[in-house]
Amino acid sequence: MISIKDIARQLGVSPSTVSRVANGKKHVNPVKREQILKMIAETGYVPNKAARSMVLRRSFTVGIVIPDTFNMFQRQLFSIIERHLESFGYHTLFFFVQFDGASEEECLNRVKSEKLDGLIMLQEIKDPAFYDYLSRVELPVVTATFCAPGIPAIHVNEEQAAMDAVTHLIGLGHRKIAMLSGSGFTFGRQRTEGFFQALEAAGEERDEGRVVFVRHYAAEFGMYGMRELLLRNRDFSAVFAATDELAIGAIRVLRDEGLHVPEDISVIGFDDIEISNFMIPRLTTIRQPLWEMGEQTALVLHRHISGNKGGRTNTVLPYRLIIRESTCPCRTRRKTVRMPKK
Amino acid sequence: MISIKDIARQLGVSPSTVSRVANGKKHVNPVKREQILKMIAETGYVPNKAARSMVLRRSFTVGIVIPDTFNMFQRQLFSIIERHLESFGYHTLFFFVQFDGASEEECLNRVKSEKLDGLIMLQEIKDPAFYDYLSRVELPVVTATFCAPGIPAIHVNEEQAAMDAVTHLIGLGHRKIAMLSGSGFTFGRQRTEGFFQALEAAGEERDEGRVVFVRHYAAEFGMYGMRELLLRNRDFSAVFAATDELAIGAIRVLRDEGLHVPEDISVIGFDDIEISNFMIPRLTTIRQPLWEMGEQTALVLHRHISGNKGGRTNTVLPYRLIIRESTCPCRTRRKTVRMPKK
DNA sequence: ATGAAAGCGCTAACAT
DNA sequence: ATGTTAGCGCTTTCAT
Repeated sequence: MISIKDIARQLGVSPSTVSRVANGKKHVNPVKREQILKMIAETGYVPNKAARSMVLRRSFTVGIVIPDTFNMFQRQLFSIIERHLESFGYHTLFFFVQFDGASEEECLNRVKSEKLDGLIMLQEIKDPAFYDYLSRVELPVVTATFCAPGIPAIHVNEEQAAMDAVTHLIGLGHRKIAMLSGSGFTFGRQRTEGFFQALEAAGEERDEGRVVFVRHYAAEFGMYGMRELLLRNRDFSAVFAATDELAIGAIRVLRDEGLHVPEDISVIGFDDIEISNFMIPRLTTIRQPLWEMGEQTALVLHRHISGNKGGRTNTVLPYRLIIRESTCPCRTRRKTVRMPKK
Repeated sequence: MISIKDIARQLGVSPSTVSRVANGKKHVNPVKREQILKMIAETGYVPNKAARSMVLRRSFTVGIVIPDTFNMFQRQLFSIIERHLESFGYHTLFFFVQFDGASEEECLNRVKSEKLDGLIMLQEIKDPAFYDYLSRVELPVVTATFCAPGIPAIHVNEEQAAMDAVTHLIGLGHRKIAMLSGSGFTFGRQRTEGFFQALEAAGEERDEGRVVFVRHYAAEFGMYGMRELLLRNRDFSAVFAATDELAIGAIRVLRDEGLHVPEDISVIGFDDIEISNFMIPRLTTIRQPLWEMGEQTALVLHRHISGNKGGRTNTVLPYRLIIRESTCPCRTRRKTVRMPKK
């Protein structure tokens, strides 16, 4: 492979000069600059990343910690982040992590060996050693979709958003509302909390029996959860699902049971993933500002890396209730889940 | 950051010895080995990737060329590939590329600067210079979901699969079948070709007017395409969509027009993406062996990188027709249509 | 078995 | 403005 020395030799200049040109530095004779630029173009020279990386002591890559079982929202988000990062000149490295300690430890080791320029976390890690390391080496970090102490975060007000979702249902006359939630992420807890808050604000009693927790936030688990809910009792007219995927699974089961959405049961999701607007019925949901979140995440990290320590603060982005077709006014008088219309 | 020298100094040995231990080489005193291993564990030493990379002249990373507008199948596939690659000890680098030449050229430049160990292509590139470079530097490459001359490929028999899909429709009694296809990928052409083949085999005339080509394979474009089809005429009882996402968009439009799937119009997709089994109705489709494709792609590349030049051949994996709920026997009692054989 | 020494390709002082 | 020099952290001959 052609190196900086080759260029230098061919033109009878020193490697430093070539380096200066390649990096757009000042203090180089315009004539020589042109020659060198020309030579670079001709030979197709491109700098060796590893070498630069070593001497500059940075890798030009940022890591993304992402759950092993990422849901569709996380998938879309990461994809947007990746694009922005790339536009800033960074590479991205994945760090898939599961919920167990072993996985977290392995992740930490990988992070150590990479000399990352920065780290983005889409997944919460429990191991304190992880955060210790991060702050010890002063690695720029930002979290997205959740908060961690001392680390700038990009997120929406999850609890408030969940409250709005449930309040929408309440506004439609629903009182008996069930919830499909998941475990393992803070947002699951927050959304569940918002659910209870909204209900309590409407004068309903807090009833833990109304929510079922499943292991992952995927459609398949929405099916499991919905079946469980149906098994417990059928005394509800609406369901709040902690993610759109869960909602999609839930609607699937409802339909299989001969129940219609929204006529018999209203369903509301959370995230507004791409597919939600194509479902039958189109899903009513809370939209997280996907694009903006991705952009901000990359931007805030980039600022940190570039030494702008200023913005050590959280960025709370606005969400939006998107009313589509999966929710409608409550029709039941007293007993819920009756005959489908006609 | 702690380096190999630090370890060496603390133990009064030479860096070489530490290196030998770190890399599990022979010829080192068992006692010393233990000491060194212990020290490594204690200090949390991890080798500097950039330095290794420079001296070893390889990056331990493989690139993935993927379309800028990847569809859900490609997304899932890449995710699986990434996982396998990681298990082989590689990093992955994205190379998003659009359809224009400028984008391809930029991609080539990035590829050059990375000293990649290997490259996986999920997207076709037209620029011959790209392939020239690849073969000149003897970079191990494998393509997935399409073929390129001289490069091992992992794929299904697209045309045959499309034929099977359409033949399924024909077996159900459908004769007037429309197709929703896309441009920009070979698989689009192949699936379209399979569509015509099946029709011709059933004695139907080749009618280009039956297929509409949209720009991307996403659900949104399925909507555009379906609307276009409906505008042309409504003389069809079934639709073959080149991807599940296209099918999902098509079903959406059909429903909006008051048409029922499959009662009024049967729809069949291609890929069997995750969500297809949750749609209402559940989508009949052709399943590509996602997991196996990802695994094989990573494996074949790894073998190449490891010097196993043996398998320079294509791997054709089996697909499967998955009959679900979006297709049913043709009900229109018009001219050519007969009852399906039971 | 082990250490000394020579780079890998590049950048950044430090001269000039 | 430009060249010289000294590494960055690691692996690998080549001696010993």
